[in-house]
Amino acid sequence: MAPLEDSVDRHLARWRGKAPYDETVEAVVTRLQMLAKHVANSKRRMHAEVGLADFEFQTLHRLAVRDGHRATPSELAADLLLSPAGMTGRLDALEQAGLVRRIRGTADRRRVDVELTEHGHAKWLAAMRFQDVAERQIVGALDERERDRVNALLKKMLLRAEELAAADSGPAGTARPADTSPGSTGPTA
Amino acid sequence: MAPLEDSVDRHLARWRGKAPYDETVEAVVTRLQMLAKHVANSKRRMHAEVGLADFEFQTLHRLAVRDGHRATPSELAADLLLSPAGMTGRLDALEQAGLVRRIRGTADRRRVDVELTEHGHAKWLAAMRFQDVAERQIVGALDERERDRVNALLKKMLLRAEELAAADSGPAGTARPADTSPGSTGPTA
DNA sequence: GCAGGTTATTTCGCCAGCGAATCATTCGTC
DNA sequence: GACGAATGATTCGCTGGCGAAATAACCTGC
Repeated sequence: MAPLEDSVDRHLARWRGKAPYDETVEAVVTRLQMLAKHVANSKRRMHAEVGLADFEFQTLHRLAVRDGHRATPSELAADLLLSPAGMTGRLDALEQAGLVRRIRGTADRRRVDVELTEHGHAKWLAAMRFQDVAERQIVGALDERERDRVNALLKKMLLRAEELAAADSGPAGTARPADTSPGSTGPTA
Repeated sequence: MAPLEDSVDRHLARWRGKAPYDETVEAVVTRLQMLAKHVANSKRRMHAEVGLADFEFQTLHRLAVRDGHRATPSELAADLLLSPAGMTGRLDALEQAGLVRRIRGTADRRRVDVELTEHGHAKWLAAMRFQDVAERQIVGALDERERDRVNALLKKMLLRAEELAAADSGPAGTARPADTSPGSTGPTA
């Protein structure tokens, strides 16, 4: 049977021998990134069908899932791995579109609660059906068993990643390449 | 067993029951996206150590791997899942920084060959060591066996995704949400 | 040898997101 | 009860990337 190469196989074939690094690791990471991009593109097209930008849907989704359909900007930003500034931007857009409502906190007036509007919830539901299609198209390449396996493996990595992310908010740089001076040949400009 | 939940577990726990869609599929996709983001962040910090933006490194990387360290913008754009416009932008930046050189094709003068400069190649090599660290940090959560397994599974999905991407350049929309009933939880294959 | 279509790259206008600084409010401590 | 540090959100300037249109060169067929 034909080898059935994906673009990463081709990439690695070219790469082989040109630099002394672990091919398998590169393969995992590259596939991760490519897949994420494909998924994003796929979803984008689907969400467009109900007139939602990708970032809008994502935000609605995280909101819809929470009790009372509300959360604070910080919580959402954390969920979505987004900067505070980015979050404000998204909320501005969503509020403008009437999909979301901002409610200044009463007890602590620094806080803001973001709440899904009826319209927002409806749009989210509508978009869900399309999102489902997009996701199934790609994940559909795996059977139930394989999905479970890939989930377990991805989770393992994600746990590590989240651990690292949490840690690096603390102490300063721990990880550096082994050694050898990378030719700090100064400003090579 | 030990809970050891990642953020996606928590997300799904909230989600459960709020909408009638396949949890496993959502899990796979969400983890993919989160991981990709973590990886990107991680790499960004590493590449910054040698003064490269993420997009610069990626481009150099794809170039360095090719014979003669050259390729056309279109090829690179395809490799990187980038729009033509985006590619031009990247190349402008890289050329300006002296990491890359544009060479107008002689036979076909529409074409442009992009070539790594010495400086570009050096920077790439330097950055590789850091990239390696970033990748290992996360993929390091898996042992050799698991890496192979995850690679195989990701490849399966990526093949599907690339197939779909190639297809959709052709005929107009084929995929739409089946109906209002998303319940086909049966074995798909 | 030129009209019309195709292919490769670039230009243009736009926008989501980031980092850093800012504003508003609360908390801690004396 | 007032001062400074901490916290949550927002504003500001900038930039990478996209989509669509423009540009430039090639390739027919006649």
